[in-house]
Amino acid sequence: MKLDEAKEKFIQAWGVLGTSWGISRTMAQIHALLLVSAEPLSAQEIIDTLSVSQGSANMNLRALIDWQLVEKTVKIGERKEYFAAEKDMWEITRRVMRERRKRELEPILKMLEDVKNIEISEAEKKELESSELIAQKDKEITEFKEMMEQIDSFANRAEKALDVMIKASESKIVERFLK
Amino acid sequence: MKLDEAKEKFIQAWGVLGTSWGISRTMAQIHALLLVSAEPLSAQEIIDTLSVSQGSANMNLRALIDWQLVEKTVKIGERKEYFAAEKDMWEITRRVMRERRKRELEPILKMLEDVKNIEISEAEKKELESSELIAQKDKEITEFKEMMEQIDSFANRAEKALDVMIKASESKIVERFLK
DNA sequence: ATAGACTTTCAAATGAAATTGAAATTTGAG
DNA sequence: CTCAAATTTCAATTTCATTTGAAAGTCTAT
Repeated sequence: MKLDEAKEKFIQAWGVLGTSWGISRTMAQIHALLLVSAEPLSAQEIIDTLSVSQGSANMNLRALIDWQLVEKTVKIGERKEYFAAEKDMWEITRRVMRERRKRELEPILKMLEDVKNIEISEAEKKELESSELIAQKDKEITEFKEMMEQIDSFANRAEKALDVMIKASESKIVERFLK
Repeated sequence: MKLDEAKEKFIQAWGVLGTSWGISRTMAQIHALLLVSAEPLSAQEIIDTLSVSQGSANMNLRALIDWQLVEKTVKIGERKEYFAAEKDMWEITRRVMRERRKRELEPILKMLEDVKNIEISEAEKKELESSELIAQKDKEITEFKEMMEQIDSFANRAEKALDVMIKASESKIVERFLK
């Protein structure tokens, strides 16, 4: 296999993978292209290599910068901006983990807080009429709350565990151990 | 907040979350509905509650069963099938982890194997003409291979780590510790 | 100050993936 | 065995996130 073929293949594969990681195809492809480029690339080079529009290149580059997976650099005496990917897989993973925690775990926790405030109103009790039905409803509510409690406790533990993992992998000692 | 409101809210939220986890909205909503149902539900009940079509209910239920997040049950003397969700968050997480490892990690490893077989052919060397250019290309190839090597090593470690986590969380001792 | 190179924005187009619904098939109770 | 209920299939449709491209906005070298 030739180098360019291999790069092409890698970019395509990374693009497909990205989609199952909540990263759009183009965003992942741009990231892949920058990963296998020795030098930072200009927006135009990315546009030409991947055949995407200016708009898409711009949007996705900004998203990558937002995720801290890509950095803008400048060459002195040039107006053009160049883009380079973070190339350390541990660093990449930490940043993806951080970003996803922020986007996914935090909304769960927020929603659970809301949803745990349930009760039977007096009006409802009247509607149910029999104390047997009220007891039944109470049981349902308890079960629902237990489920929410379980998820909440789980999400909180996951959040803490992620924190520990991120912090640990940042430590020089652990890093040496892992690599 | 009333119970039904809370359930509704939970189902909606779980549906949104699902999409950022590579699970379709409806699939996640069905899963959520089953999570907060005390009793197994029939396909028809799911169709009515979530206002989805038979086809979609069927497809998504089968996907959930495939992920081992939902089980079919039968009531004796009834033709109808009933569906119940696995309700233990640890078990749910393990099954999602297994499924995603299979779908995401394994393809990376496969792709990397392919892509690591690069070389300069004699024909290419002739084209490049100067030995300086050949050396340059060699350097590029080495860098590319190093990047692939890094990802490969990382993915393999991740696979092993996942294995350990899944197996560990299955152990009764660790489970007691975590819960 | 301004020309032109580069970047950003956003409404509309696109396309991949999910959903629908009607028809075909399967199932098990009577 | 029969047949209606339940399930599955799949082509057509819809949905929704992403991409496009043209226009507007910025910047800096001269």
